[in-house]
Amino acid sequence: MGAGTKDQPNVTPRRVAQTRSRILEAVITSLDEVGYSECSINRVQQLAGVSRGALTHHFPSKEDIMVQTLLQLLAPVRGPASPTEEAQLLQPTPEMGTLPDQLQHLWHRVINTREGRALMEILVAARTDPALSARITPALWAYNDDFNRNIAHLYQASAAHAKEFSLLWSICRSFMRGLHSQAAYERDPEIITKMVDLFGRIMAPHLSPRAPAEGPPAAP
Amino acid sequence: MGAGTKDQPNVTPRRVAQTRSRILEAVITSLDEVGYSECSINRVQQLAGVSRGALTHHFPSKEDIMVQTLLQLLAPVRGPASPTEEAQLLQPTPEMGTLPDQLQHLWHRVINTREGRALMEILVAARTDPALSARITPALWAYNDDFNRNIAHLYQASAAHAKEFSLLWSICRSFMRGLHSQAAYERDPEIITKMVDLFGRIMAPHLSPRAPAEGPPAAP
DNA sequence: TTGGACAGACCATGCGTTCTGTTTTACGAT
DNA sequence: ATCGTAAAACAGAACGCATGGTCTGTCCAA
Repeated sequence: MGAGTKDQPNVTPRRVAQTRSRILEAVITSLDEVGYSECSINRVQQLAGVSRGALTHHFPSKEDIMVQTLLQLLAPVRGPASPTEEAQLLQPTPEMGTLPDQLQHLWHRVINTREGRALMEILVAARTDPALSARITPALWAYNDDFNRNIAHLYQASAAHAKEFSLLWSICRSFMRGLHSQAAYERDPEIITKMVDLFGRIMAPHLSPRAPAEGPPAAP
Repeated sequence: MGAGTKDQPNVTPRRVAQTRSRILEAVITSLDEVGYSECSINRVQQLAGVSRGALTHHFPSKEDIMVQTLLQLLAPVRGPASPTEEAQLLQPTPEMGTLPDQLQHLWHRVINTREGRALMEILVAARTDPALSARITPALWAYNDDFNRNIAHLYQASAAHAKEFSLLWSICRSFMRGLHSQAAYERDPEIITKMVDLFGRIMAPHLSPRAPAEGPPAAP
């Protein structure tokens, strides 16, 4: 497993990052599978396979755990810090497809995933937790700004709603978020897909994809 | 069931109903203000001003509390059992107004209320609680059916989406649900109102109000 | 006298936090 | 190169406390 034969200056940072990552992954899995109220420190520790000391060393309080988890969940969509993952999420497939296709992609690959559901658990929990809310609000604002800026490279509003572009995408995201609590109780899972499709067709006239000029988002 | 002629034979049933109501109200308030994970039995008991014995007598387990609270929250929108409250919720004001107005009404008076937020807390919590989920799913299905049936008296889909009427309203409800987790973190609260308005204007061409013929919903 | 409505004490369990150790790494002085 | 030492990384026990559930007891109407 030894990485560098000559120098391994990052063997410890790597190990540290791995421990942190294992913990955060366990938090995400727990949030998704048992929800916020059952996402206890004991459960996370056991699932991550780390000791209590390691956990409290990296995250002194439960609030820290949730804040850092949220930051990790928000990171892929944020700025071009990690172009690889961003490409998977917002930079759509080579053929961009219509808006309904794009929304289906967003729902199945981004929103309705372990990470997406975990994010929702934190958002809902933070609504009634002032301390947590205060700590995550700046990150959420920055996330919104980044999302709007990135998505503006790919879509544009119709002439009728020129100045309401970000509002249109906020509506899309709200719809997707609400789908979370709907999907769990729908008789026929196919209905969710149909809802996304119909919603996409309704929104399509107001939100058209940009001509695929060469990409300014990738370069810098 | 009429009141007693002389004495008060229903003084006890009234007292019982009052105790139950005080408990459920306390649950709703707690869910709204501190969320599901902090909605403990002790808190509810203290807020309702009842003893522990009374609480466990009416609701043997915490799961029972949540199930009964959900049923209470769903009751007003369901069948014509209580036409008074239904009138406030779905039977819009004498002048029905446009769809954006109707959605604003729904958001401000139904969804974004103590009861609406409490309902969301239960829905989110039940997603990861199989026992709770199993007990509330039938009620949620019936609620959906009742809602669709009642709203069909007031609106109709455009010709293009004739058979997708209930799907259209499901989209509306999903959007509203998602607004919950958006409203808590929006910089400018006015944006929520703008989102509802724009969404209403986008949906309006596909969901037109029916001509106000005399009402079949009132008479059974 | 019975059973429903309520009152309040009691209990085992799991919670989040804090604390004291032990191992590993980093790094400047030698 | 080697050593010494401080800090980081990790391990695990212990603590105080709130939780949900249970259990016995009291009141009152039927």
